[in-house]
Amino acid sequence: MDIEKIFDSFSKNSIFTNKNVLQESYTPENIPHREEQISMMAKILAPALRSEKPSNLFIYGKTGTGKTLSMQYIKQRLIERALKLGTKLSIEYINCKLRNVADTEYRIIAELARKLGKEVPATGLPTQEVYRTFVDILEKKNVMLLIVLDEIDQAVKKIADNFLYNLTRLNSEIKNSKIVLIGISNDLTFLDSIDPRVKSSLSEEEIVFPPYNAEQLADILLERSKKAFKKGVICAGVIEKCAAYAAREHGDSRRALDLLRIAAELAEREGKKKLTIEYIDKANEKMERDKILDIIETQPKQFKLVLFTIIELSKRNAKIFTSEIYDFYQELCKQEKIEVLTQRRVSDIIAEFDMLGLINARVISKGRYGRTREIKLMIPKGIEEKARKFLIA
DNA sequence: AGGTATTCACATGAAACTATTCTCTGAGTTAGG
DNA sequence: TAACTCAGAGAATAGTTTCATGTGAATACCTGT
Repeated sequence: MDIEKIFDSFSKNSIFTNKNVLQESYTPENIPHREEQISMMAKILAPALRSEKPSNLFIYGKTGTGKTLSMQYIKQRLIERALKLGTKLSIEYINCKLRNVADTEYRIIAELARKLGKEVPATGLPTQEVYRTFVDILEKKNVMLLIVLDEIDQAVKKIADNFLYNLTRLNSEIKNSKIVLIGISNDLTFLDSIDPRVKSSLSEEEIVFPPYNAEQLADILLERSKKAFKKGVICAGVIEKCAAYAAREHGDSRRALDLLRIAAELAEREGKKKLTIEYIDKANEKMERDKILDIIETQPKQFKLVLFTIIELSKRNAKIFTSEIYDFYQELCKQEKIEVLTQRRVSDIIAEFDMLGLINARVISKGRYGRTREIKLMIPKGIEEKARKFLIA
């Protein structure tokens, strides 16, 4: 076994020329089928280049419809132009979903302050204090600040919407700088659920990103694959199949790209020189499997216990109820000498599994015999055993 | 038979609590002048 | 006297518990035939 040989044959056989092109982090220089949205954004934000405050902007569309990518693209271009013109413009991108980074009011403001060059401790200070430092910086900097809040719905769900209100109100407290909010959300109903006052100020302008259809996805894939693969690697129909798969899942381009990349990785690992259609199916399965196992593996201990319970009980019955789970779970805890959580909490845990798609739960009424959740396990049979092992470990 | 009132067994919501991590402040301590 | 140490107060946060309220439909209970 000669390591060098492995490396040699690896670089010789590679079917990729540049795999990064298929990765999520890659920013292509043109974004197909989003011309309309991008020029809209440009029109709305252009006043910033003349130091006039643009309207706040709200962008929404499902996952993988190019929202974030388009935003990054515009950001890039705006900054380039601002540099040329000598306008003081700063665009900060914040992903509100990142746990332990920007998922609370305190952390978002702290993160902003940090990006503007002022370290803020992660904890210990009153939130108001952090607001003050943030405002101070802005007063000193005299800058037009565009704040991009990605996955803003997540933040509001967790924090309550007066946070957005605070943010929009900051403008009246600051003399030297201007703040523009750009919210990105993939929950289409998000706007309906927030305070009307906030709503009207946040969404002065709105842009919708519709899902891609299969044709458009194919275009995207084709364009990227030209750069990602060696010539002639891709067999006929591969791109189309990828696009079709992803289009079925509400036109998610990220998924389409992942699918293509993983399929190619599988083919490469098997020493193939061509990417044939079968690999798409394999990749699809693999992604599904990996996703589930990954979720399971990273669950906290109590969650694992509950999930284990569900798997065990599902062997007997296809459909199970909350009470059964709680009984079994209690026993399990006693056996393992682990503290027992309340039913209330377990109920929430079950709801979270539902969100993650590991189970399918719906509330039913059994009439005189109360109301409960009817729960079905959604983990494919094939990996059930594997999942169990993760849980026990 | 048909209609309505009950009732169950949880769901769902809100608030309060706990433990942990971290800052800030000021009192007490130390070492050097 | 300036620098240092260290305990205590106060915050933010995640993960819970406690308390309170909500709820869909199978049954129990009427009511009048």
